Amino acid sequence: MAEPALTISDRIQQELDRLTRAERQLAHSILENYPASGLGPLTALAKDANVSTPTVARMVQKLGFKGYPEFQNELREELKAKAKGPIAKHDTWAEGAPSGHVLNRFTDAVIDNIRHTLGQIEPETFDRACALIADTKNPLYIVGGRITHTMAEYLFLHAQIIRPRVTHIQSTSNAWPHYLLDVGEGDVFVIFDVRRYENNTLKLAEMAHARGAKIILFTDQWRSPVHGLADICFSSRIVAPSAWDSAAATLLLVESVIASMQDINWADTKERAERLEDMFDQTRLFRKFT
Amino acid sequence: MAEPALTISDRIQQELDRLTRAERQLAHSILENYPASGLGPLTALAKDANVSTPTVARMVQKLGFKGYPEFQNELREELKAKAKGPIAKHDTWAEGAPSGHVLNRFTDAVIDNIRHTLGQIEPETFDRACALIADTKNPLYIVGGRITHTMAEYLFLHAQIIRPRVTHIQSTSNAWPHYLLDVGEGDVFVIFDVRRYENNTLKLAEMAHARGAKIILFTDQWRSPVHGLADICFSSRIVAPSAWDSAAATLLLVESVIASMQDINWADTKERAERLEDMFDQTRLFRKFT
DNA sequence: TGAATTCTGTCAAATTTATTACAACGCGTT
DNA sequence: AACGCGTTGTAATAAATTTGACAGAATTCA
Repeated sequence: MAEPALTISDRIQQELDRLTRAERQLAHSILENYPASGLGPLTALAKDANVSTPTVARMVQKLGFKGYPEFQNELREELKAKAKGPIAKHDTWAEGAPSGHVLNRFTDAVIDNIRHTLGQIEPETFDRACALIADTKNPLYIVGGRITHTMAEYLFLHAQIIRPRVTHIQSTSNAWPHYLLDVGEGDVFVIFDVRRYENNTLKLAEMAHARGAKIILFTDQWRSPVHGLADICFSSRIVAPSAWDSAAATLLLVESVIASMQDINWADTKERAERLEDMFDQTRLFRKFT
Repeated sequence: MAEPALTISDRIQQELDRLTRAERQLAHSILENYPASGLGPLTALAKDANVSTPTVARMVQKLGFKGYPEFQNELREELKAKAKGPIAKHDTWAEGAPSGHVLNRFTDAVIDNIRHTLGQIEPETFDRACALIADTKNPLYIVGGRITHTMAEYLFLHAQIIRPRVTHIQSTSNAWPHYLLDVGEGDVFVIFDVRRYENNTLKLAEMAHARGAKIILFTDQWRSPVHGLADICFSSRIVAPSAWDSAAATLLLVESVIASMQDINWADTKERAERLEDMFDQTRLFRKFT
């Protein structure tokens, strides 16, 4: 199918002169709130424009569609494309690679995941989560599973610099019950659990919940069973053109949380980070600048 | 008419827990291209989501609408309202958050990083790297530093499923010299080293290089000193509105590499993944399918 | 394991929606 | 003023969509 570069709106405006009185009346009504009105039933559109139903049918045929349903179909396609946003436009990301190349396909998917993920997050919820995580009054536990362990650790490594009293628990280890000994009312758990939800993680969450801990969950669009116990739940899209899932959107969230934590605790963070630098200097772990 | 402050999208997400399997499947399909898919005929929507038409009818009633047409009506109203509002630009990612919100600022930065990173990659180089990494003739070593250790592990966890003879080395551990004992001509090293380049990592790279190993380096835009020894070097942009860097673009590359490896070794991978599944089943580590 | 409950799909009826046929109307021309 | 042409609306028909009833499947709980 040869996709016309012109939107329906364009086409209507182009034809405007060739249209008859009633049709023009209708055309203006369609453009009035485009594309919403065109997506309703033909009958409603006709009434809105004060023309008869056959007028509508005739006009869409004049515009080159087989019938009203086909017209609507194209409107919906247009809407779908628009929703993808200017970013996801058939841009090829890695220049010089065919658009079917893994890199381009994967990047498309990731951008799409990010868009969906962010679209579903309420900023207030996000801020609330960050405040909880940043609050040094409560001990913070970070929990990851087999794969998500990496995300958990990423968060842990940074959280550790920003605030004291952070613990990283790997739910696949069988040592985790020990960590729960000291957990009490008001402790905060950040739990990662995505597809192939892990029984261990669920059990851990249940116990933490039972002890009165607050749970912040990072999961996927299908939601880990832990979400029933969670106070706050973030679900990222993870679909990818691969046998495995993509953690990119989750990572983006985690990094945003880190940035936000740092803002909240800036005074502390700065001082802690400097102390850390000093210690690194003493261990000669890193290269001197440049 | 009492306009509900909640969009249908919100409502669906809110109800998500109370919905049944088929309904959730449907809900996700609606959210997938929202609102376009919800504006088509019920029949098409059902087919898209792989559920029966009555399931659709039932769900919209569960959401509080008298019937599908009423549901569509509200979707159109929503669309109309949105079109009226300040130009429907996609410059805010988390809708409802001011564009200065961390989430939006961070996401902007990450998308930008991705674009820059991908723009600098030559597909041939990428393919060559994947071929090397996927080639089971050579042992594969994956090396990460203090923070990048997480990226390394992410790659390792997947590579381990796709092919045999993969080793994960943490350069910050002092046990790494042991791993180098068996390294010889043709072995492949994937090394992660980003800002605050680590001396250990450089030393490790030097030794591996001296023994004739091939080095594939993932670094940042300023390039780790290891790049002088590397056969292939990928540099990701890592700037973020935060005191720390963003690993998102790097993760994207890593995931693309995984996807590509999997394509190259598909026959093997499939069989290995199945064996892994079996073992998981036996350990009852994961929940049975939803 | 088996019974009860809930969920889900097939099918058919009912309703709505789109299309066609045709008659009436307006408008310009002779 | 009357004819002819193109336009428009009414009404009937045809097609599709939506909804409801029922039975089979899946799940839960004892």
